[in-house]
Amino acid sequence: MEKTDLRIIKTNKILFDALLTLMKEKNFEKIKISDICEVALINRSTFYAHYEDKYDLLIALIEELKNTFLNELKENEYNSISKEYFMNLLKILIEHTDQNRSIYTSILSNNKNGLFLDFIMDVANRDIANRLKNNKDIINSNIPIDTITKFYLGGIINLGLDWILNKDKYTKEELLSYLDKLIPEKI
Amino acid sequence: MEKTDLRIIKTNKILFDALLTLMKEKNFEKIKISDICEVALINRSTFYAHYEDKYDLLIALIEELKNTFLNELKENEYNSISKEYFMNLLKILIEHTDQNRSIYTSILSNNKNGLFLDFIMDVANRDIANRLKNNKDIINSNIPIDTITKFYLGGIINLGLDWILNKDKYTKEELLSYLDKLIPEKI
DNA sequence: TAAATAACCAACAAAATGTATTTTATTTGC
DNA sequence: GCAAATAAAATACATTTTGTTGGTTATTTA
Repeated sequence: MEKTDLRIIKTNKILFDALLTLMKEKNFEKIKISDICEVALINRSTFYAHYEDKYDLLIALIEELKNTFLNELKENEYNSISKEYFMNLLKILIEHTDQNRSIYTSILSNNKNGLFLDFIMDVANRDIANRLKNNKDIINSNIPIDTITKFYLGGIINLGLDWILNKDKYTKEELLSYLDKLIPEKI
Repeated sequence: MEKTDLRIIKTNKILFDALLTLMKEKNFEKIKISDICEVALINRSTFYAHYEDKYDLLIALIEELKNTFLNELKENEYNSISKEYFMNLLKILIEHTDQNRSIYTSILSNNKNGLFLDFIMDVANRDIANRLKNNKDIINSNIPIDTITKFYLGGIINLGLDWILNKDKYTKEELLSYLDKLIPEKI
């Protein structure tokens, strides 16, 4: 893999930063490419050298967040279908979100972007649903595994969103303990 | 309340229809006001007489959907904090969604719009959360009522989304029976 | 049927996008 | 370090889209 030119990395970073800054202020819809360039202090033609439009930039930004998280996950991986494993996974996710709180706040407060929810679902389905397939309690429940996963993930994500957007409502430890109680033992 | 001019009602309706049609085809981001007018067969100046921008139109559209649903709900209302009541509420919601499937498919497939999720949450919080406040089982669980509501609502919505967007995966009766099993008795 | 008013039409200014070309500055690999 | 490569800046421009206005036509209301 060849080394990427420093200038490219740099413009990418400042474009991400600029977009995040602007999303904190206003709805994605209302952000113009020229706004982004103004904040990022780059020429507009440079923007077009990197991305087709602002949507393209947003996708790249979310993709990067996803990779960052997946890497953190890899470092902590261990195999099990127990609830203990499941809760540990959630702990890592919550920790990651907390560390990057300002970023996630920007993205979510602005429009609860569907793309972002897709990202979480994607991660979750890859790392959780697959394991549940081997869980006998779940197989015997007569409800499709996929359906069970979607149900509990929906709940988890919805609580997570609430926690991120309402900073001081409860701590991450509290969030985790609530989830522990709400998620059934058999998962 | 004075009667609204027929022409106003008409333009509103064709604007809603046009937006829904376009959202079926492409992302909201990419839709231009001139596109909407072209499909709706109205002059662009007429659009501006009604709405500030396309976002404004979307908000009005969702607001109308919400009112439609709330009216249907009113007709079926009865008071109780039992799970039976809760399931009946869900049944009405699912029925409503099924009747207006093409509309909801348009809105959701295009970008899982945050505004729309807000609408469901709004409805739910008004009609469900308030009742849960009187439920002793929940009060004794040591988890904030708000948190419990958010958790189960998240699950319900997430399954609902899946059901709407994957038309033939399962019937509404199946959806309802799955939910019945997944939602605990104490709610 | 007359008065009110919504929608149409046409024209235009301003904003924003998207592209192409040349010049300047930085990075890379030797 | 230095030369070659290349990214970013600067500039200019055509095009698209937006947003507004004033006059005309058609529909609705009462």
